[in-house]
Amino acid sequence: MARNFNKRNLTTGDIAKLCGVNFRTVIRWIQRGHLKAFQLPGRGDNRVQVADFIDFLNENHMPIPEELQPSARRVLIVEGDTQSAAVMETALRAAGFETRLATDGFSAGALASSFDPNVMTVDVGMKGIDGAQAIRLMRDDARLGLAKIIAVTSASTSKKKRDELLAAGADEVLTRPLRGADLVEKITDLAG
Amino acid sequence: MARNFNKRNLTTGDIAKLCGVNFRTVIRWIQRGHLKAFQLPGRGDNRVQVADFIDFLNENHMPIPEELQPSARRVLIVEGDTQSAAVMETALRAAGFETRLATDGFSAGALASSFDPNVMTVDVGMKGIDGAQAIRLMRDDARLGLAKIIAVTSASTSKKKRDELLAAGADEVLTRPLRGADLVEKITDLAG
DNA sequence: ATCGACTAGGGTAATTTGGGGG
DNA sequence: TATGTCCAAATTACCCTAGTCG
Repeated sequence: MARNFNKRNLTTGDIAKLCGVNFRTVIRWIQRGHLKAFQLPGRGDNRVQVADFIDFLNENHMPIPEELQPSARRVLIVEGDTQSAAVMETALRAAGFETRLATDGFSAGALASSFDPNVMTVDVGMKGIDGAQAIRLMRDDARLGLAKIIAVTSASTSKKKRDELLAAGADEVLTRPLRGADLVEKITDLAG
Repeated sequence: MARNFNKRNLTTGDIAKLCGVNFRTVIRWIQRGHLKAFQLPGRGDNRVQVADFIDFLNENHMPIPEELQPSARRVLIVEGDTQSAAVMETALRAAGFETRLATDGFSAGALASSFDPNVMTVDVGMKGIDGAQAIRLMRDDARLGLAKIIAVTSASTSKKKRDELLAAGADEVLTRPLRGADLVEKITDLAG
């Protein structure tokens, strides 16, 4: 799988790989002023902000490498049970998804905004959170408009309650106990 | 356990995240004298004042992270009581602040991340949210941790509970009923 | 065909950065 | 979490050779 370049800034080596040139060439681009960079104290290692690199690519009509395109495989896990969360994260990461975990409503919102997930799973039994209400909030939040939502319920959840979740905007309702393989399958479907 | 200091000072880990380098590198910058820091008694953990960090960034022509850009006029109001919220918003807007209102934990987190407030007020009695926990989450996030935080409590709140909020990282604890003028004054102070 | 200016890439040594385990 | 230490990988400067273009 392609390497992850979702870092704050890039080294000369990173850019060399991304452009398919020798790292010395990148250093020269910087020295000639073609590529904007800043230097770390000490020896003066070069670092390039991703935005500046994109500018450079555009100015020179160079293609944007795949690795810099945002991944369409980001999953936000909102889950109160640590055990389940670990299982879910492991399974999804093994399947190539990028994941983040939120264990309360506040972090869920913060990550929904900054991580911009393609799929969210929501533990609707989590304390301090009203499942259907949370889903409605996500649906109404413009930032999350396109994310798919999977509600995760306890085994004892009634049919009526499930319909309520679907009505609130969930794309799928899963029941515990969760099996990693099922989860990966559902999410792969939803992520398209 | 709770950290009983505000993010006026940064740890090596904070700076590492802010600069996009390894935390060991930050320790070396300090040891080589590039970055000014002071040491805590005991093991000698490093702490860096925000002002010294800014100096360091300027001296080395490094970019100032978004999170540190000053523009001290955005206030996020996390408030369960609609009446109070209206009063607060009106007063603050009249005083020239830009405001956003969140009435649940999820929206609070989402706005904390996307609105990037300079000051946040938190109704710690709000249902569905653990005030002290939300404050801790803000404080522990290098990206959000520099906002000033005002906890808003009911009149009956005990001294012990208030100390807990301060320990969690609140800069100020206000007690209801709130007066608009007081709020504006406090926030103007904190926003510097 | 040769020259001159410029650019890309290789080799080496010295230094810095990053990762693992205590 | 943060630190000190050890080690491997990455990065730099310097010098060199080869290729391109007018």
